[in-house]
Amino acid sequence: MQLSLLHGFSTPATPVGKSQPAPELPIARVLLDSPLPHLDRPFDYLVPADLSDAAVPGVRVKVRFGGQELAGFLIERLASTDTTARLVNLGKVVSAVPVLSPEILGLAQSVAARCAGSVHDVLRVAVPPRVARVEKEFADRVPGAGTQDEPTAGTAEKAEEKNGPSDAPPKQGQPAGNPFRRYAHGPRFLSHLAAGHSPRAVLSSLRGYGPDAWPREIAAAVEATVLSGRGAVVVVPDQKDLARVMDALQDRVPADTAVRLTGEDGPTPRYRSFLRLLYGDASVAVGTRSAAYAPVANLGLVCIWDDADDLHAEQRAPYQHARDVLLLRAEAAGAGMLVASHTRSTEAQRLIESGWAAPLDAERALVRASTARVMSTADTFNLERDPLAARARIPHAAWKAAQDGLKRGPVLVQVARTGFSPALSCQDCREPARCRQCQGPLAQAGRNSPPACRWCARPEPRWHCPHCGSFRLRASTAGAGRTAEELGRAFPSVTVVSSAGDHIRSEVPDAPALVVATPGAEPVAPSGYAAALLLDGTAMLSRQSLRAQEETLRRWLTASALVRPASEGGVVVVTADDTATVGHLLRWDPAGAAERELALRRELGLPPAVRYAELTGSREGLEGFVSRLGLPESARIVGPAPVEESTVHGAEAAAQRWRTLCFFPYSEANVITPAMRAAKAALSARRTGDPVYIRVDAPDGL
DNA sequence: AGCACGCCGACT
DNA sequence: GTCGGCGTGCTC
Repeated sequence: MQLSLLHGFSTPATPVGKSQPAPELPIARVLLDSPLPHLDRPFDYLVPADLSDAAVPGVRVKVRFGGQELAGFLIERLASTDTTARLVNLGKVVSAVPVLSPEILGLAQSVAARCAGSVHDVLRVAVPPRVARVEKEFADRVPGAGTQDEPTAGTAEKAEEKNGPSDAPPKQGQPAGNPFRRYAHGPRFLSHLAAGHSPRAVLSSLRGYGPDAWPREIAAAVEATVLSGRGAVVVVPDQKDLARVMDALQDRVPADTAVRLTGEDGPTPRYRSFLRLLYGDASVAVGTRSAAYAPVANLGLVCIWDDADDLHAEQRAPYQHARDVLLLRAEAAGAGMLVASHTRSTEAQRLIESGWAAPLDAERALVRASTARVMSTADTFNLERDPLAARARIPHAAWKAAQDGLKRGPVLVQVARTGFSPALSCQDCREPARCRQCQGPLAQAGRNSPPACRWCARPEPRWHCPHCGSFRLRASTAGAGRTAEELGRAFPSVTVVSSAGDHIRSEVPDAPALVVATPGAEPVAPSGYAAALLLDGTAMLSRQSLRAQEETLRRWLTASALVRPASEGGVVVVTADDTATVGHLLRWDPAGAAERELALRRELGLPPAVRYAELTGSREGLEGFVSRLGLPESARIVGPAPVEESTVHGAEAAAQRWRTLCFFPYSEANVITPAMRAAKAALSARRTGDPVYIRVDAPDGL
């Protein structure tokens, strides 16, 4: 009650009725900061004369809407409005900084349309929260007036002073020449960029460590772009990769040209980097997925590292993928694009086959010379002949490779991610639960799936403990940890390093050590690993996912790229039974794997040969929703089918959720996804409960 | 989330 | 005949 009283007094009788509208362009078009889908469109307001100068497109504003004061972005000034509604005055301009450029607004709108989501949800990711103190550092500056066009040495110096001295360490080591020389058409890609053109390419990177590592390749492409007087955006999956790219850029572009842009740095540094780009003090943005929207003017190149990494997909609606955001941005801005990875995603393969991007691949001979020797071994082994191997619970060939490798340097052991398939042990005596057939560790793929062997995949539904006779299993948290422990026992005098989950190591010394890591958490050894053991292949391959093979090959190639080439004794041992995927690793053939995979998807009418949307909600809700869409003949509806409650959206887990899949050709997408968006807005306006959640092109949905 | 407008029941 | 219940729908 007191609150409402206070509120009543704090908003004095508005003098707006009396104030004159601005003489020029008196209408302001505003995007509201509201999560409601049916409000996700511009609303017009009257600009009072005293706000006219500050009310420029892109600024944050406050407006009265319905009952309350809402934040929003002013996106346009207009001479007249086409609404019949009685216009209300713009409340206030929150900050003079035009944080939402027309380019990024357009991008957010395209992304929202593509994902059948709201512009608001995209903008929440694209424009970082305001930090007023940081804005003061840029007082009296004009956006975009930074370095290139005008001689603004004075202001630049001032900014330098305020930001403190550059903490860039002096250049060390020598830039490794042109890292693109190893790829057919690679040098031409760089020279086109440097000449101000906008080539598009998919690069199959060969090396993950040392002077020829992929961060140097990305840095070279950025350098070429900067030489042409243009800016660049680089998106990487995580902090570890971000640090590596920033490091590689130090040798390639002038100090302070590039900024880190990631939410994990916290609001203040993030907003400062954002403003440095906006004001033109920096022209290269490197960051995690939200950096795809970085306000880099005069964009020459967008670049994504390892686009198949699931970290590139936004976790919240509309679940947009950094690769797709960058594709839309490159198209709209006329920028070049570089999709680089040790593997090749089926999406990247599609870009190549459609002629949109060119492949940059090394010649076979060079591939063989640059990569490790890969051996495969069946996922089972003979316990009796192999007591030591049994103790480490790894096949003999792998054990042997580790033993040899440890004489020459660190040895990487890749194990399945914890939680992805948690190992099981006896609830009562805590002994690890083992397969009766091969003694492999038992694991559960999901909460309700029966235990199965992680090596031979044999299900063990009626397990009982051979030690104490108990029938009760417990999920143990130790994936990498346990393996590290076991390996430590098998190699008693060797240092064991573990890198997974919350204790990720980015680097290990060149000294002999066993480095146990989960996929994506592999530390880099400066001179490469002497050997790598890729365990748990069968578990990864038997995952219930359309992408199991693609994803497994990606993890294998990424780990193998950290191993020295065969000529320097580098060895990779993979334990799995799948012949096709193992074959692509043995031949180091990501292109062939992607070709094969995309051909298969095309045959089956599955993504990414087609696009698709995943609709979840109540059964009735879905039926009504789909019937309202007016789908063309070419769209294929599958379901609805009940879904497991593994990913609960709301608190009420009681209601059974259903899922409908809708597959449609690329050519119809620009009709179908906006229709879905409109249907969701209509549904939300009527407030009939029963929401339908839309997820377009989810990488892990099938 | 609030506020208007709208169509039914109780009261002046 | 008018005041007011709160039940749908819109909010520049």
